[in-house]
Amino acid sequence: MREIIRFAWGTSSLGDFMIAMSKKGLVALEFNLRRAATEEALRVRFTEADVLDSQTDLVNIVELVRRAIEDPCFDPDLPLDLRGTAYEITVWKMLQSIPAGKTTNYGALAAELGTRDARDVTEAIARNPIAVLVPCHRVIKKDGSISGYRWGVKRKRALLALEQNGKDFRLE
DNA sequence: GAATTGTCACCAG
DNA sequence: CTGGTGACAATTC
Repeated sequence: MREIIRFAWGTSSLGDFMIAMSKKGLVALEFNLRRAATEEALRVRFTEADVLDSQTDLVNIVELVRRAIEDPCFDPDLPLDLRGTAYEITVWKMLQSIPAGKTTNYGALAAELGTRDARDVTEAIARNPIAVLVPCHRVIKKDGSISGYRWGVKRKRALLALEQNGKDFRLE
């Protein structure tokens, strides 16, 4: 029985994005300018599945995701269908527990995992298929600089600025 | 900023 | 087991 993957496009202040869902939950959230290439990547990633354009079926999800991108405090509460090695999934779950407006660094995450090398953490984060909802943008280097981001360093800066100028966090 | 080097857990084969 | 591989980190210019 072939699996069904449905996808749809949305727009945000950070650019167009594509979401993809399996039966279980979100499998991808990608920013990309070139839609054809992104859709192709999805088909390659799920060669065993039927990949369908379901723009109309997913409008509600698209809207939830769009709000989550625009407003870091908004929790779309969507199920995520994480696919990866056990290690990657562990890392992604840790990322999700980072509060909005806060940042950490690769070394700290590594320490929490009980490993010594920051780079394995980095690699797992880099494989994160779901932008923003798995907040890989909240992880920066130890000296505070931004090194890389799968969807562009510019986008990472924008996200961080958005969260840190954050509307409703005052306190302190 | 950019280049340079040490280092090591992870994963695929 | 072996080897390639880094969205690192610390150092240097």
